[in-house]
Amino acid sequence: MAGTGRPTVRDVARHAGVSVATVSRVTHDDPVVTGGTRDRVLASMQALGYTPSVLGSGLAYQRHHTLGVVLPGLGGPYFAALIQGAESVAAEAGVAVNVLGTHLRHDAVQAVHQLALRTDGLIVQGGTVPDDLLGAIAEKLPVVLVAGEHPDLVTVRTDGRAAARGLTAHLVEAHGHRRLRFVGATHGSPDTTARYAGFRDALAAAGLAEHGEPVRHGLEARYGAMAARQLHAEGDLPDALVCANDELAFGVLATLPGLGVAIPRDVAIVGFDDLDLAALASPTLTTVHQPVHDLGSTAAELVLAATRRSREPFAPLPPDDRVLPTRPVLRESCGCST
Amino acid sequence: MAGTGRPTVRDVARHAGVSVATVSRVTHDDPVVTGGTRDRVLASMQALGYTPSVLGSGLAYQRHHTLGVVLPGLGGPYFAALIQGAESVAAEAGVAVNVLGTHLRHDAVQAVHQLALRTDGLIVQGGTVPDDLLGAIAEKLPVVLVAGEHPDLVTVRTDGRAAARGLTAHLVEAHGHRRLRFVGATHGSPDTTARYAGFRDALAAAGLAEHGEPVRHGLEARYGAMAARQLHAEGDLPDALVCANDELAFGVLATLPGLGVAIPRDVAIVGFDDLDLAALASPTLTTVHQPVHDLGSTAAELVLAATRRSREPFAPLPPDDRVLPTRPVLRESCGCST
DNA sequence: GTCTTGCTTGTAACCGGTTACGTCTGCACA
DNA sequence: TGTGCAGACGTAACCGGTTACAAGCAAGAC
Repeated sequence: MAGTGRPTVRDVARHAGVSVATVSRVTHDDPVVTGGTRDRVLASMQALGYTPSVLGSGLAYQRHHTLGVVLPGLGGPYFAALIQGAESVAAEAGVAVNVLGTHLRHDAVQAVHQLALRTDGLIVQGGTVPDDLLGAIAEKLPVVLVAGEHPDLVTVRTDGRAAARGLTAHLVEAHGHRRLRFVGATHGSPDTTARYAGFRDALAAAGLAEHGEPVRHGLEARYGAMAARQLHAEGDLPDALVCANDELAFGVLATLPGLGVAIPRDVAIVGFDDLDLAALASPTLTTVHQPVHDLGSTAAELVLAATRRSREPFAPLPPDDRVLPTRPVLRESCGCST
Repeated sequence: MAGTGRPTVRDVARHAGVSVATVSRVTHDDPVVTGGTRDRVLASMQALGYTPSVLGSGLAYQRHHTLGVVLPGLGGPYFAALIQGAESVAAEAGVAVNVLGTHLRHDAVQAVHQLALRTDGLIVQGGTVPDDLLGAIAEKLPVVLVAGEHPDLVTVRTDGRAAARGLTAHLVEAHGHRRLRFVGATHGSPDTTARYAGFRDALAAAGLAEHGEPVRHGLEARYGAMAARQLHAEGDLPDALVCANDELAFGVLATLPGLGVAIPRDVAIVGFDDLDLAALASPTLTTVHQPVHDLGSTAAELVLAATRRSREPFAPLPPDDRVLPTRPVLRESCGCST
């Protein structure tokens, strides 16, 4: 009985005078269904307004048609681009994307477990999930780690260390800066940890010492503003600030000039990520271009490819490490082309 | 048989020597199950590592245990706060949140339809979904509109028009500004449309005309930077800029000083939303505090309450309009307490 | 005319929970 | 001892698709 709800396969089958198997075959474009029958079924679907139930097919296929993405937070253009990259691939495959921001949750570990129960695969940003939990989950379903390193997993990342080394060297060699300071968390996020390491590499190579401990607050714009205020209050401004990401750099850019510090005249600034705003702020921001969108889409492709595999007992993905290229973008904030 | 996959109710039932019904009752804390049996079942669950399948219970309950959120984009702290608000309520109810950014998708309408098929209810940001589509979806499942108006739906919003009127009046009355210009899209987003209307209200009340057309680019930080560059290039700076939101204001703040324009000395700036960064940037940003988190949590509560209702044929939610309070926050960027 | 062969279509079991209804047990009471 | 009743638990149907296998049928080979 069509009852009160949506039509089901059986309704369509009855209406078209065929069996449910045939209806199912038509929805899957199975070529064995002959022209006449096929048209009749399609007409019935149209007439009844039939759409396959996600719930029903999910059970039958043992698949959620959902991809999980675990990020520290939801704010910020970096994550927006990452999600967009993942979603563009997922949409293609008729898969929904479920995002989890762990920093928003007091019960992050529980939340990740929950997410794992309702998705077919996970994309995890480095630093959001403890390694052991990550390993345990990877036993059960495909996991790809983004912007992080792990010997037993599939990882998609950039070589942040080398890029940061190069950019820092530019400040030293091209602009003669000798007192450099790092802004941004240096642990927790493998991504920024690598950048900090590259920063130190370059200083060591030039025989310089850090001009003070890294200014550690967080990785969002507002922490850049806090860092700027702290530096200004301390009174001992370095020649250049190397920010862990562009967001922090923007926070600095929206604060220091208001406090009477000119950029790059009094202090040079560089960021990391090359967000859209980097080319528009004033001064324009020197940074490292990262293929964030591609990071997301590549990760999604790897996960989805794995979910498509046979229905046999799940086997963890063989480890793999994909390193996507970066490119330094020299603009005004470091002192170039002012 | 236990086969290769996860244990099912039948596995637990066999292991505990009871029926599947009893197992199901135990997972639901049904008090009719007696102590001894109950303990035995719990022990078996523990022993087998049983977790109910989301797929199976979803089918039986006809529920996805998922809440959909439709936003224009994913970037930006405003949406992050909104999602966080919704997620905090959803997590409580064991419901996942599925976010869709329509501006990222060329096939937004299709995507919304898809989302509606896999969620139990929808939270929709005003301006993202055409009114007729919204109405059609509301016939099928609970929908709450956030930051928008609609006579037939449940809406959760703030009175942006009144707030913008008040803030604009402050610029005119307290600081004597007479040449004011609006920055931000004035259509598409009902939210910013209302703010623009309030801006005009205040000017009209003061007998002033707008100092030029609104600078329309978009609603993200980078468009604020573009607006700043455009204004600077035009050379005819107004006394004050009223930005449609804080993000735009930050874009301006990260650009104008670098171009030699002091804030608020040369031009005053106000925003809207009171993001975290507003109190930290320099100058600190005068804005309107909005309970964005509450907007999200309230919307989620309304949707979830509706999904919990009987399994009888779905009836659209009765229209309702919830207006949450706002509060002006006067800081340095308008010229106050400099 | 019978037997293959090959193609289209149908039957029914299954995915993993949920739950209406029925059964069984034990106890109180007549 | 028989009857009624309530509480604890089991049976089996169902949610809406999918699919292995079987069945039906027509055309071609002999």
